[in-house]
Amino acid sequence: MSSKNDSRQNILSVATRLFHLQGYHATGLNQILKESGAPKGSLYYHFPNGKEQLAIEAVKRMDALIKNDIVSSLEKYESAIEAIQIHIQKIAADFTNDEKLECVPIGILVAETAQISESIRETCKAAVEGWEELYCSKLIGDGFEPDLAKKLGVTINSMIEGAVTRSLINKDSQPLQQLAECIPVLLKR
Amino acid sequence: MSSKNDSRQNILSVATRLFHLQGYHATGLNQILKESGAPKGSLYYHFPNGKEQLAIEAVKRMDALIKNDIVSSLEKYESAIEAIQIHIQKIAADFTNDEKLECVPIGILVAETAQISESIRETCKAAVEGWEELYCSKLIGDGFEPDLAKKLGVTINSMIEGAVTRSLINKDSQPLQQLAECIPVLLKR
DNA sequence: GTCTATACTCCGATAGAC
DNA sequence: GTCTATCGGAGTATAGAC
Repeated sequence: MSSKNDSRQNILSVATRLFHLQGYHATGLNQILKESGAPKGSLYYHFPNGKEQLAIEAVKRMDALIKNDIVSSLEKYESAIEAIQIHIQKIAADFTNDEKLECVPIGILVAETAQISESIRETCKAAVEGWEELYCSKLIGDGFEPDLAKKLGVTINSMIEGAVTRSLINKDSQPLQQLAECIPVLLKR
Repeated sequence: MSSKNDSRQNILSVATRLFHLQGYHATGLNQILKESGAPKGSLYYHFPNGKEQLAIEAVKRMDALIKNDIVSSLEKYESAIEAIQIHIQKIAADFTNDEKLECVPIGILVAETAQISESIRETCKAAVEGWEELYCSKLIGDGFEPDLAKKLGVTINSMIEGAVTRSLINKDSQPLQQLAECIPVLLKR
């Protein structure tokens, strides 16, 4: 049972990193197998539904890690503006670190697979909605109107996703840093 | 010469639409060929560098169309806030229209191909920087500080890209609409 | 439960007839 | 210039030995 879990976890861990770095279609099962050292039969034993199941479980894994990051950033500062700004700066700092996951992969994965897998899309939707809820709650706790806070929660998440993608285009975290600098202007009342 | 152009343009037009809808890896040359009615040899005659060249020219095509949309939206209103808000509402309205292109595909294409093609990345970078410049100029023309306007130009573009991706996750333009509603709050001075 | 060998499809790309 | 036939390899998935 422990070896079963080890093997499974190992495959999933490698798959999560590769889907995040390269996207869904660019990541082949053979590459996952090669990097994890597992044989092909093992992958299909642990993930009978193949690549799609692997992607879904990878998204859930990313969700847990990212949610954790958001919570830990937001609880560090009372002011919502300050907390969100620091959160984005942290993402910028982690930008070049392959071990850290940020919210891009989710959007990219959906864009890539929207036409072939409803279940991947739904898994991603649930994850993203959870993050938005966290931003929303923080804003409400800091005195924002609930209605506006809800829209802003969605928008803040979009901003971050867009800025990470934009940083990817530049191969540089500057767009993320610029977003962080804009936050006090954007959210001031 | 006219037939040469027709065939070339036809292939490029189909490729542009498919790359936009499905991304780079999900779009096969065979699908492009099938939908355009052209034979494979014809594709390699017009685009000797194959898929990569096709993607680069498709991005340039998207760039021209999108730039045109941005200019035409922004020149309709004197107020930068109003103009940008209307622009985003237009993107939301076009969201379900396959014939209209918005800025998502650029970010997705880069994310998908970042590790395999520097030239696709550079082409996308040039395109996005042009759009940001348009937003920036509009803001400066409306009295924003040049330094802030530059950061906001980048950020506005990221917001839109993120919101289109988010709308893709929802299969619904609501996130884009919510972004549009937030614009007056976000950009007010 | 673990692993190997292999099936089958589709990919991007090329060669060469016309 | 246009089109067909085909290559070599990579893709996902499966069958079955151990």
